[in-house]
Amino acid sequence: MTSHDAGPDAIRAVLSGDPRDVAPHLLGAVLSHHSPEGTVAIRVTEVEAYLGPRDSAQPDPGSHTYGGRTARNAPMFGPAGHLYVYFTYGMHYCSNIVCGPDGVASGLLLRAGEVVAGYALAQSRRPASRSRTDLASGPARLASALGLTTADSGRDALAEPFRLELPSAPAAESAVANGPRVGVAGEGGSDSYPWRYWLAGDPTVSRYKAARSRAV
DNA sequence: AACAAGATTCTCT
DNA sequence: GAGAATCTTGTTA
Repeated sequence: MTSHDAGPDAIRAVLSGDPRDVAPHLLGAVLSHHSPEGTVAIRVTEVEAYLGPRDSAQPDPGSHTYGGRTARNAPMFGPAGHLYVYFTYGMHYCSNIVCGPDGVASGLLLRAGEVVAGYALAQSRRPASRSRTDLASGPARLASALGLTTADSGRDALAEPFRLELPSAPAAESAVANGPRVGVAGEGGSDSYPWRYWLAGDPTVSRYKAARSRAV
């Protein structure tokens, strides 16, 4: 079976698992967004897993869902394959692919990728980008390159105007590196969850930056 | 009703 | 390597 032939149902079934298991299936996947301006497609090279609320089977202090369901994070509780997009720092959008069965909050933050189609459009959306590898080498950069905003939160990534193609086989274990999640406070030092996954050696992977402990 | 912090990026040193 | 820009969200009063 090839990813080209895998329909939405098959893809959604894969995404309905634990995000830590889904990660190797999403690394190398291509997410496309079709808009009036054109189409941009990004090959995912880095993700981070986020789990559920304090009182769930998989509590995750670093997740937006830790405090329970809210209007903002509601998509994370929904069916797999939908987008959860949030606005942060007053200027950036970040996007997740929702994972797990309907009703269970979990997802994978799209942290970085390689633009594989719509390069000119992506560049126009990110004028500050100086190189092709910088276009989507960060969660907010990736969302910007794809043209995602909170208006897209909750939408199905497996239906128009989106498209998601998984690799024909999950990334080999030897090709996937993992480490602590980026910018997540409250899971300091040795307690950090190594739930950031990336394709080892890929030039588009974001540069690691430790969480800022506290403003001076 | 008001406040502190944030799953970041960019620019300058 | 450090600081600014900017505003939504969730928490506290």
